[in-house]
Amino acid sequence: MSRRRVTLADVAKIAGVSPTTASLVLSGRGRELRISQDVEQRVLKAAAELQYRPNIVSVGLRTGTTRTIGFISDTVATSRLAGDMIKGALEAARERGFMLFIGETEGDAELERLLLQAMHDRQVDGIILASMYTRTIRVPKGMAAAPAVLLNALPKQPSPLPSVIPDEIEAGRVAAKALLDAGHREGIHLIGAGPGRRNVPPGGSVAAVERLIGIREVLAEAGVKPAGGHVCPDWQPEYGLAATRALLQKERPRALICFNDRVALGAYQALDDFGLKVPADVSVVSFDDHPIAAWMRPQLTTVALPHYELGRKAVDVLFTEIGRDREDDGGEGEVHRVPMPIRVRESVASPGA
Amino acid sequence: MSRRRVTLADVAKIAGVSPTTASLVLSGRGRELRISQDVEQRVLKAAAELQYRPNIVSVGLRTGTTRTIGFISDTVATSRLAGDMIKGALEAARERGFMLFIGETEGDAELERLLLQAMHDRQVDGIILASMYTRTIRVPKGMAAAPAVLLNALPKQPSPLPSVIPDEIEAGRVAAKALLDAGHREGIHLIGAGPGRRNVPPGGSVAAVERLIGIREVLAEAGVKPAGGHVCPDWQPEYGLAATRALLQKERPRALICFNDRVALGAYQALDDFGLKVPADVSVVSFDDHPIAAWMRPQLTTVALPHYELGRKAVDVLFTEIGRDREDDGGEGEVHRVPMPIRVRESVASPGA
DNA sequence: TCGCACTGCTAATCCGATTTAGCAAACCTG
DNA sequence: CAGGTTTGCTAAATCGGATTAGCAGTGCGA
Repeated sequence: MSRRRVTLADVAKIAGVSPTTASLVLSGRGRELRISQDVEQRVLKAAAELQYRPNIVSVGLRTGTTRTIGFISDTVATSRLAGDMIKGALEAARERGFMLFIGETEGDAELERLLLQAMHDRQVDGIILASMYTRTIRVPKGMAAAPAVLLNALPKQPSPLPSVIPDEIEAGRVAAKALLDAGHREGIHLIGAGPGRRNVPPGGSVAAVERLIGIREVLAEAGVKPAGGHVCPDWQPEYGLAATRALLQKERPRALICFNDRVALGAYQALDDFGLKVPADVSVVSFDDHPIAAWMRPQLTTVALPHYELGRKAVDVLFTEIGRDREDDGGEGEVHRVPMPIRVRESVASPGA
Repeated sequence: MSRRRVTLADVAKIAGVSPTTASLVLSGRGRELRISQDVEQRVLKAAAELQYRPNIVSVGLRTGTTRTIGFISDTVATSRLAGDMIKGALEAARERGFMLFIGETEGDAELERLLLQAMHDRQVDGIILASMYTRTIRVPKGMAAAPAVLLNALPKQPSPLPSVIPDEIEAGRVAAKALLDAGHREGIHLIGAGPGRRNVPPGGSVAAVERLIGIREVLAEAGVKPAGGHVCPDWQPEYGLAATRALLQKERPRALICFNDRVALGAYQALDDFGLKVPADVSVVSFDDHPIAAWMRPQLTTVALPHYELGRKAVDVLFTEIGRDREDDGGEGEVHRVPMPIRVRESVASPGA
């Protein structure tokens, strides 16, 4: 709690030059502005000796850029899922010398407004507005003041903001393909949504709609018709359990595509209740790669939500956005889709086995 | 991306006063400096109309205070555990109008140094250095530059920094008491550490040592001797499984105190393998309240790590620290212990049942 | 009526950088 | 050798507030 920070003036004094010259040298513009080698060396040496570091607050005031970005998430920014997203963003930001402000709105629009203000008051260079599950959101007014990106969310109304979301359609394709590749052609049931395009849970979950599109597409291409589909009002274990039980009372499926891992947990239990083995009797493939997927026995094959990559990508996109508005300012609300990788574990086998 | 921010000068102009006056009024010092009611109202009105908000970067430059604190954690700041800690810190900070910078060192001392620098470059008002599991840490040099608090960590060498840690000793007492209260007196086994004071896993985990102290204290007071103890090299399910299996081959315990929930998970499996029911045959109490504790069947009674409260407390302590060093600067490295509440679920019953 | 205290406000300075405008010396050129 | 260019560097303004010093105007006592 003692020694005053070293300032540019200190460096200049030691080097025997003006602060202007020191600034020029240290910002790398010395060469272009014809500062002599000798002076340049003196300044560099002085800066190194004093361990000079520019005060970013000061730079921020003068230049308006604080090398800082704000990360606001709607709900618990700090669940395991969100954590990985933040981690990705954190690392991508750090690689560019940026720091992250974190904020949580808890779904409260007023809080969201306050956080946006607080961040703008601190002159952030850009803002990432994240949702914990993929969905459409109303873009708050305060967003226009700085470059911004929607993460895991699409704008409800048309907006110039770019979005970064998981590629759920491709995920649907991958899940379906995993079963086809294992040799499944019949008795493929959907748990959580489907079989029709419009059989999705209420609430406008993007995941339901898009996963279904991908699944249907691949099955259709292979000439396979899903044997059935079961919408769950919410993707929780108890609904997965109930839906699968109901199914098992009528027929014996060969494979289940569960719409997320919690539903799959319920399905596992139902299968167990009916004495069916995974994957020998019934293959199961799912989505999300929730931590429980690796805890389940047999371990669940699932198409992962790439939270870490989503976070990284959001920062990447934000930087192009920051770069952009110095030149033209024509954002077009592009949507960036991040691939969802499948985690092959133990829950899929060929139907013959 | 358009309208310039409203500045104090704008407000002053509209109100027809000097920026000085406007500043005085808005910082609440108008009264004491004899600004007339009339002028005060004009300034307030103008500020409200223009929706004026002070630029914190500017204030930071002049006053040195940025209403910002840095939160650095050693490992994955973004695991579920860390998440709650951050959430607690976030909310406590927000309540005072502060924002949080987040940083992750991943155990890398060099990265830690860089993060500290980056935060000091941004003039944070204070720093929270957090560990993901309770342990002693070497306090980095860069800490002296601003008020700081250790969270979930104790300084390895004597240090003036205050610490905030969970009250593991009391947790040990509470766990033991839970069994005593249920009527257990015999066949109480410790899985993970013990029974002797020095039977702890390598690595210097604070939790092992302190939980053991609390457990032994309460049992001793009740005149009860633990029937046995089993050190696990690491508190993972497989070791809990192995230790419990080994135990069951020799004798039949009536109650287990597992040193964390993952160990308990392994113990559950071993008990199941031997056909023993929880809690009818064997009661189990554990520590951490890891998310799996609520997933396990029967649900696990466990003494919770209060991550959220730890985060809040760290911010509280940091603020007294920030307040302190304006006056005297005598920090004394106090240790603040946060209570660990027991989550009573289904895994403890009376031995008679 | 002069001098002093008080009231009510403002000019000027500062924080630590960046950036613009410009100056003195050396160097050409005709 | 006067006049223009180039070289190499610096003074001063700026960002948006907080803070210090101080300045008019009024009231009042002597």
